[in-house]
Amino acid sequence: MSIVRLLVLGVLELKGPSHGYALQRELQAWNIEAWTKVKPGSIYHALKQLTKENKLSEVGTESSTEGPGRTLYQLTESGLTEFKQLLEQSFLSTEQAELAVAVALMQCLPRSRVLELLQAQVQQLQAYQAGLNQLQPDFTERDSAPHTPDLLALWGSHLQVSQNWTEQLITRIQTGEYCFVDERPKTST
Amino acid sequence: MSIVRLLVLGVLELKGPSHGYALQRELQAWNIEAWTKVKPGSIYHALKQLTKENKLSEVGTESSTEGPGRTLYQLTESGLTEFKQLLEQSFLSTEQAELAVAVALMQCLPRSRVLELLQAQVQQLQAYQAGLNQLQPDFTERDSAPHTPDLLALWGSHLQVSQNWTEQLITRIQTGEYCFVDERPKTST
DNA sequence: ATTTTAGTAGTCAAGTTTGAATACTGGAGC
DNA sequence: GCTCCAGTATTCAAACTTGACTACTAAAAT
Repeated sequence: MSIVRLLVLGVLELKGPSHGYALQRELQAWNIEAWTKVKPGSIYHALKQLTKENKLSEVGTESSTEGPGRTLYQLTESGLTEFKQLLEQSFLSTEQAELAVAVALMQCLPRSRVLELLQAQVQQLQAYQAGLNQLQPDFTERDSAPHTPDLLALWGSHLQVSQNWTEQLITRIQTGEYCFVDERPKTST
Repeated sequence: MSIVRLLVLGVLELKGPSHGYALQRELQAWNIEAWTKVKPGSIYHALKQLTKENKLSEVGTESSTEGPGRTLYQLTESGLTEFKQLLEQSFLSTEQAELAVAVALMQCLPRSRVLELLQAQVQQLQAYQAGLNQLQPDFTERDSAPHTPDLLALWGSHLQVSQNWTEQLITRIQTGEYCFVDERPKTST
């Protein structure tokens, strides 16, 4: 499940029709390179591929005042469905980067759904850590596999960090912080 | 820099000539899936690619008593050079998985070199964290980028965990734990 | 006796990532 | 006026990953 796919769909959902370079800029502004690498080529590939699958449609090739012409893309109906699916999946991913991206885009789901997904993620993290602890005894001899107890300890610490952070995030969401898609449907007047 | 390349070269260095499936089994025994995913296809691709680059050579197709025939591969001179280079690089990588693999294979370098590389890694981690802290002020408003302060905090914690673990590893190496390639050159009698 | 299942060993097409290259514009320096 | 540089916007080949599939053997289940 390519993380770039999710990011491209997510930015298009948040920002509306955009071209490849605009997506790059936006993701740079999010400081995305801190937790995952996103090269220009991957973005353009995702745009082409998603278009081929009718998840996106081209909206003309506007020529701006500066630089060469650029192609705008926008989400289609099925693209929006795909986005929601990928986003839900990412909340349950065991990969740090995917969870981070899911949280970055969480405003696209209703508050209650995000809470459910994050709670499920915490449970997964706990199960995963329990699994690691079960594994430790098998590796107490430092023979066959290289340094596995030390590496398992490192991995366990990372999981613990993720769990603590996610639990704190859940608390903040429960106490009304952040803004979600289903809230304030009528902002005017 | 594919992590699979490094793993394939590393296992061949540690275990001598092996076939694809043996590499899979070995990595499974290391519990590699805990911190990175390695699919069979990637291993076979790496074997083919490295052979094309003369980093490996095929050593006949032995047909074992059980199952179909299998192709043995062994490291060449230039493959060993490649391995050492990739290994040194990985010690300095900003990616968790790469650092973990580097440590798993650290016995292939001399103790003093491993210490140098790990100390450099710690300095990098410190610099990286300093960079993150500088970034925080720019994002105190929750407008443009989604939830960046929270995500930066998560990332920072992960970096801190890595740093602590690496520092403890350095201490253990300094106090004589683990065994390295340059030690006990004469083990017999 | 025969079907199922589990383990061994590997291939392949489709999708994805990477790094380098291209092409065009506007402004800074000479 | 001309060259060089930085920013804008994208393409492409080569390498890599993924998931599903093939094929063969041995032992367990029916």
